[in-house]
Amino acid sequence: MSPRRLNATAASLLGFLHDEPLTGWDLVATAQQTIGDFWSLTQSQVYRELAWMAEANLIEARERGPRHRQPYALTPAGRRAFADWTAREPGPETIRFPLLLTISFGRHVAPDRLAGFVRSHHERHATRLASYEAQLAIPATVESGDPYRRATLDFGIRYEQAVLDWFDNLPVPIQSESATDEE
Amino acid sequence: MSPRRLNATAASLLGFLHDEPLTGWDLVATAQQTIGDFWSLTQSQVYRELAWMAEANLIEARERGPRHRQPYALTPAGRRAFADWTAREPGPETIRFPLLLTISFGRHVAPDRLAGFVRSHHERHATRLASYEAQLAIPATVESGDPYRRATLDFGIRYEQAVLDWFDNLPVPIQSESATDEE
DNA sequence: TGGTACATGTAACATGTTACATGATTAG
DNA sequence: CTAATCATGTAACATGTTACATGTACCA
Repeated sequence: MSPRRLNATAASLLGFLHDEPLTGWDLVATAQQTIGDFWSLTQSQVYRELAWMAEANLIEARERGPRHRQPYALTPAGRRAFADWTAREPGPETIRFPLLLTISFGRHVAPDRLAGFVRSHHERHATRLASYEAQLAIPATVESGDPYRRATLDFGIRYEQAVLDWFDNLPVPIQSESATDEE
Repeated sequence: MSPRRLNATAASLLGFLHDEPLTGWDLVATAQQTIGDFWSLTQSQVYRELAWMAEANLIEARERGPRHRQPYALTPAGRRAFADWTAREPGPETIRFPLLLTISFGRHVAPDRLAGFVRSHHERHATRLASYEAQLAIPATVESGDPYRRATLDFGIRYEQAVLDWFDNLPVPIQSESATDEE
């Protein structure tokens, strides 16, 4: 069951365990907060990876805490596995953007419906951008916080800005609700 | 085996079949060219979806051609299923960006290694941007081609530009010490 | 006639998603 | 006491990835 290579999700969990032992629950929360915007993961996956990493001796279960909490600590082997992972060339990113798919087949979509989709996505991205900028406005995040966090946040801001600019420059048939003929 | 809902990948295949019957092989090529940059799919997935859609009567196998080619044609049910899909709100996009993960854990990564990763990604994105711009330079793509294709291409350009700008403004510990020279 | 590109398909497995079952603790 | 939240875990299934087996036709 063990002969599998460390994947990026598992590696991230090991990364978080460098600071202190954490439970699955904590790891889900931490991961979603810090890397969730460019590396989503679910609770289910986390427990699955933890089980596997424990079996592979990359992490070690500690004493259960209050609410049956199960903390895991990094082992020397886990530390090594993480270091090996950091040395691997990170692969290319993948984007899966359903709205672009719908736009691709735009000639088969009712114009006002398409415009509606664009509007709701616009709103979502504007909200996200605002939240990133708010985080950047907290001095602690920027000054004392590590520059790496700042860098990923900066990526998020540039990305959201690019998406919003794109929305705002979409041609009228896609963007606004000038209803015309249908297919 | 059939009670499953049409997913975005299958829906896209139906979309391509609106123009003419196509084989799995053709669909892979077409899809990778037109939507591959924001909706990747593999040959294996395509054949799997085709088999399922044929069983669900959304498509219909035609006579085999020369090299055992198996064309599929859209059925009325397939056309309806596709139309239903276009009416569904497209979900949020997901980005999975391994380099951001590595940067997140940057304090555990040797600086020159990190800078190397950034450099190779920079190159990859510069190449991609150039290819998008070349496509935009072909008048046929822009003038007579549909505006939807142009819109997705425009997204690609803005995205790549944002990524490159981000790279170029990364702080020194992450980016290479030397410079932000560029082509 | 032999290599290469075309073409279909399957197998095996990894990863991602959704839903649920169960129990512990806290707050009101 | 009861509802909400915390916490762990599993089950079932959908989707994505990689590798392979098989055969066809073209072209040098």
